[in-house]
Amino acid sequence: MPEATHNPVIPLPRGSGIREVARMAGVSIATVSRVFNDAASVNPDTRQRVLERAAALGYEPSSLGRNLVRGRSELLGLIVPNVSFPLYGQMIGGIEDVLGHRGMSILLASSHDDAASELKAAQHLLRHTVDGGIVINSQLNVALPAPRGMNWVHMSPEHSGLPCCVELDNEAGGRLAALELLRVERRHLAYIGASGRESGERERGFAGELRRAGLDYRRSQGDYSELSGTRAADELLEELPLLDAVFVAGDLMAAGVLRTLHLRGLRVPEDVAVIGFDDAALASLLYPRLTSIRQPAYAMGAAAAELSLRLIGGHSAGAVIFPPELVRRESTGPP
Amino acid sequence: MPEATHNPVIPLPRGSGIREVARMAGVSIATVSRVFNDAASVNPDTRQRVLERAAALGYEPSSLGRNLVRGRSELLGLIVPNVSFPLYGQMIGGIEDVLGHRGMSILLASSHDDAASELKAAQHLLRHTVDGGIVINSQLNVALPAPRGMNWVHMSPEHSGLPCCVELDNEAGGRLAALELLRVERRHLAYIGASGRESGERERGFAGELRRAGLDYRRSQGDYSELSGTRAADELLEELPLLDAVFVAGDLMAAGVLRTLHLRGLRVPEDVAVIGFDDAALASLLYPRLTSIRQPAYAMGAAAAELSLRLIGGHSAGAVIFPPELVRRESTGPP
DNA sequence: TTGTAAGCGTTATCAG
DNA sequence: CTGATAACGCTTACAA
Repeated sequence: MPEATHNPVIPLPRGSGIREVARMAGVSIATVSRVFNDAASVNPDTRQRVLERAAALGYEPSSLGRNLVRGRSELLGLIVPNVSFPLYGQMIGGIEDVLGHRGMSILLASSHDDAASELKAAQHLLRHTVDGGIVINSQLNVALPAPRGMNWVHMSPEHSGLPCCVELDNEAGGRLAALELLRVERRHLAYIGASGRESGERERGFAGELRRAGLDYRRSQGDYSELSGTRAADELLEELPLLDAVFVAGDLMAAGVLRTLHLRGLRVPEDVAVIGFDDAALASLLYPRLTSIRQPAYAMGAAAAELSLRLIGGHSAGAVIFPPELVRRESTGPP
Repeated sequence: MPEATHNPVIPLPRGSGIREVARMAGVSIATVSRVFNDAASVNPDTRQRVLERAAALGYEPSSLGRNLVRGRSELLGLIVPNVSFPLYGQMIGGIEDVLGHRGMSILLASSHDDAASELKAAQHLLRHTVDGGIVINSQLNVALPAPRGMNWVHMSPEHSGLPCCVELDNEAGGRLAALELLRVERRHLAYIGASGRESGERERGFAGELRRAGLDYRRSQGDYSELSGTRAADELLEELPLLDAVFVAGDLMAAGVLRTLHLRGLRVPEDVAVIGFDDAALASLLYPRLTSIRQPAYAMGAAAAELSLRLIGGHSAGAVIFPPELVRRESTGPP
């Protein structure tokens, strides 16, 4: 594993600093500082002169010095398994928008869904003295290091119950799926899940609602990949030729299910209704357009950022649980 | 527009610093510093003692102090239109992996494809004294501010010709598409483009290769959205009922084209062959699986990061142009 | 091999 | 309203 190699330390040219501006404007550095912070308590003329000189020199106060003395970095560390996963992208978008309004920025690090990398990423962020942090889908079962009273907000299904976390009510999602399939009057149902707590909770909700309706269901298991979806569907159709509805724990797997059904000449939703989970961008592009249980990723990201800001501000903050939402499309059709 | 509001500045608790470690280990702070940097020229026993005390105190050197004195931040600023766009996610992945090996991190900012936000983002990053920067799809036609000899690397089709940029050879992509459609012996071809230079270059390559084969083609225009793809396809089929091949400037639009063809009862690829562009994750999930011109986003991100590192290291660096690649799938079928 | 001390760019306190 | 000046946490000549 290639260790962080230190480039030969060629210091970058330094820009003109507060001193130079002060000298050019004929004031003390304290005054310049006040101009760029306080707003109040500085003579309009002086302020004007300072701003002019600063602009002429291309001066911008450096956060380095400021952060050093203030003991804050205005940085929020973000650990994400993999930036290219669309749902994570949406979460990051939510985080960023909230942070941007408060003048804070995101320091990004990837964990690649691996505990060791995650820990390394956390330490890296900590060295940059981030004011707070958010971890998406943490793989660690121990708490992340958090010196200086720093706080981590978790966005991971496996970590519900942690002091501060943002999560989806997966069980409610399962219930929504069941209700939709009952609405379109299906009787021979199946669930395609995956390993992990998330899938288990979705199934619990699904099963509960079916039980209330006096129905049973088959189950099969995949790994959230498209391929596993095709296989699970094949498997289910062997066991249960009358199958007329499938609830799938992820949209990618659902894409596989649609493919299998199509290849076998089964029509969706006429013969088999299908519901996915997450409502990724993909869902509305498949044929037929996929009904899905929406996970409000952007809003969840925004909530996590708010939580983190509260913690940074010294307030307390608890867990936030988001309700999922049914997005009805062609794959479950009209009743 | 909500301006960056300053939270009440409650300084975060400071962790134990280098002094405390020095005191506990009975050495000077210089020695502690050497332990965490130099490796060489420090007595093994001393080193051991220092490391022990540091670990006990949970000490990690803060980059703030180090960066201040070294004149480097080990931060690279990244301006991206929108994190949730899958292709950008892949680019970020490439950037991050290269940077991670050199101990540098990404400071993230979004431009939302808007010139004003982009400029703001750049200034924000600059205040954090980033050592270098990468801009994906810049909307600015003037150069971004770059004090202290800082450098921006561009990843934007509109900016080819800029001193440092990474881009795709779009024209070659168009040629690949034409050759593939000729390979499967199509004669009634069409191009669905969009506004912007990118699309124009793709079309130029496409047209050139067709001309060599003595063929002409129809053209229609969309905006990269799925909906515009469905419309463009409808339009083309009205004008040219014999249509047997379409090259589409983006995978999302191609998804729309597939939908239209399907709804009209046309088979892909038997009746009409379709080629998309980008090879987004979506391409292999559509039905039928979409042949596409692959844009190596991860590698392009990695290249941009390398470029930026060279510039930071004081070396020069020019443009890097990536060749696209045909990814053959079901939508163009076997010959 | 180790210590001393001078900064790095900024803010904050305290006088004036 | 403004100016000195002491931090902030760390690196790095230079001396010992």
